Amino acid sequence: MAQRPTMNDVAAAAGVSQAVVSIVLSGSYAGRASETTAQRVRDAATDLDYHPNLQAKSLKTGVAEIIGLVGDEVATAPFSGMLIKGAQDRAWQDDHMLMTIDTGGDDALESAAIGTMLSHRVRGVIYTAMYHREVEIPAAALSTRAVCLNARERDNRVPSVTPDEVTGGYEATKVLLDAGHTRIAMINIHDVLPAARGRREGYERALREAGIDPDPDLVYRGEGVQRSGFEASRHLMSLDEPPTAIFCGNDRSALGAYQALAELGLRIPEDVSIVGFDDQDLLRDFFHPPLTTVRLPFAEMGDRAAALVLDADAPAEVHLIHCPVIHRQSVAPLKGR
Amino acid sequence: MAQRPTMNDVAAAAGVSQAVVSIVLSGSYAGRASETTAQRVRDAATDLDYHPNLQAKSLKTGVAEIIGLVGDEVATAPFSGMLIKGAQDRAWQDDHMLMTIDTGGDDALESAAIGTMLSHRVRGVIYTAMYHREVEIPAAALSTRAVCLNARERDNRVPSVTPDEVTGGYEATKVLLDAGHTRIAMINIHDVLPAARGRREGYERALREAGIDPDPDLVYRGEGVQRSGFEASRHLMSLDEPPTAIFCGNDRSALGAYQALAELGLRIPEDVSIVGFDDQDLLRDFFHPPLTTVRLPFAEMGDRAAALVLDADAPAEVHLIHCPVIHRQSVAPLKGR
DNA sequence: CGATCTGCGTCATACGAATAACGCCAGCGT
DNA sequence: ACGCTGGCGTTATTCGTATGACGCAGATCG
Repeated sequence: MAQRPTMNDVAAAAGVSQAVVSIVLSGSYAGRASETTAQRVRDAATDLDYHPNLQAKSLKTGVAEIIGLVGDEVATAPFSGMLIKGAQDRAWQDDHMLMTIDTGGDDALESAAIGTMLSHRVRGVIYTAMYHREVEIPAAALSTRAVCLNARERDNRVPSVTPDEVTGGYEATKVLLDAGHTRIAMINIHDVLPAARGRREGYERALREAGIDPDPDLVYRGEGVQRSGFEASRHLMSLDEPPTAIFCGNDRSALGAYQALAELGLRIPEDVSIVGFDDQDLLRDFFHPPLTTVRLPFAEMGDRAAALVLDADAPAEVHLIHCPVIHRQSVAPLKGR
Repeated sequence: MAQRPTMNDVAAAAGVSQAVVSIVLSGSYAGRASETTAQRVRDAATDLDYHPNLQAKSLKTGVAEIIGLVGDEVATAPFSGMLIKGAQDRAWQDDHMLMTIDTGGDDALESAAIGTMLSHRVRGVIYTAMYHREVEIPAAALSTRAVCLNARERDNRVPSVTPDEVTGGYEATKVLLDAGHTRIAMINIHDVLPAARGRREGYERALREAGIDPDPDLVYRGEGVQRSGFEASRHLMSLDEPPTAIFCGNDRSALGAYQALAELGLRIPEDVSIVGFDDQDLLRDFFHPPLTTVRLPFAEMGDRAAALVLDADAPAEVHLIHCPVIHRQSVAPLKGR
């Protein structure tokens, strides 16, 4: 673990000045060095196992090639990995590193984290929420490039990246409409969430476009957990005119719906069609038949957020990322048609 | 987004030299500055919203207060979050940052990642596998402090941190023995994995200590998925002398076992006691009754790995982290006793 | 043939913080 | 009155890299 070689060492080995080494290895200033010299320098660098000291580089240039990512529950949320991976891959492609901090929702830790990132002269900070919601971005983060991920910044002072819940809800409902269904229920999740509001808005829009007036009795306000999907389904199927299809606000609710329908002796999709939302990996095995659902595009979102950090000119608007419908086998044409 | 203030700005504002600012803010050299001056400096720093430039600091000191974490599947593995969180929290407590790279198993990317970390002059690198296995650490990583996490380095050139599978298997089996069971089956996972070997070793040791000769017929070699747990259980219960308790090599197998036993009309724990392994959060809801299992201590492992990076004197040995039994309700005393 | 240009390098300096070395002054002992 | 010590600051230098300014030889031009 000896001292790492520096440009001076490389320069000495190649018989040139440090400046040339810098010019050659950084790749800028094309043409300032002859090809033969350049090759000599590169060989020497390889020989010595030279790695540039990025501290020195960014001391000189003013910014580090690092993007910070601050999140509340990076560790615990099941999908956060994809959010991070998307951001990391984009950062990496653009020669940046990602520095992640999980604050666990602790405000003091959060501002400390942002402070540390500023100290590292990060290129910018991605401020991430682990479920789609509205956030207030810490003032400290505004002194660098900041982007909200899976969250909408209250005052639109910075760009935000969120899933396009509305279009997702719209397309999910459209799948059911296209299959001929007209009595389509929705089991929604906690309705204070932007996710819930957006998905419902899309649902209603699709119905109206199809000339169907949304029936409030068909919208159940659940909590996004399995049990509320279960209860909602029992309730919905006991209506005088029960739905023939259900759009579930998330996959967990859908799982509850599957159970309830099974207990009622109803088959999916023959008797009732189901569409979910989230496309949660870990639940996938539990759906028989496999659930048609809408995928939350976490990797794409992370990618976009990182790209926005690097593009200083991007406007401070909300960037919606499309949620594609994943067609599986829980939707069938309406019977008797 | 103006230029960030430097120590010189703070010095000017406080009417002192840059050196004093350094002395005061770094906290070292206690007593070199009077309390009044120190206070003046601190006030000025707060006023200007000064954040030290860590690039400059580590350029001077030689190392950055950063720990690198390289893993193959940071994003996709469900528990990796806790591994990372454990490492991050430890790093953070010791004033370090964690820089994470998910290589997706790509070797080229992996060495590039390590190269970048070396360029950042990280304090050390945590080399992480997303399931417990034996790895060969890239040569590049050896030029800095390296630690293996959830993996055992082949040649023991660096410290490794792994779960104590053997003791875990031992204690899991002991729970069943203590409940009076003597015919205890094991549904193991892929048996090339160190996890599988260790858990089985613990299982057999516990049996022998209790004076029971391990019966090979009671050990089913599955694949760690739900279906093999299902098939294993059906097979085991069809034996002439079926087991009264099953130790499942992981929770997913246990879930399969639950299903199989339910179909056979056997109750848990009254008819058959079950112990799992992993304590996977996301499966928890699916166990009725709740599963007694062994927890993989990911957060502790991450913590330890980070601590080992920071402790340059720690020996290059395997550090086993204890896997505690989580007592829930799938174990009952043997009937008819 | 002197002036200008071009290609290829070198020199010197700056980035921001840490720290060794030094300076100054008050207080104290003798 | 002299030297000494401690307390408190300052000055100057250093880390490794990037880059503006400059140098120099050979080619080109008027």
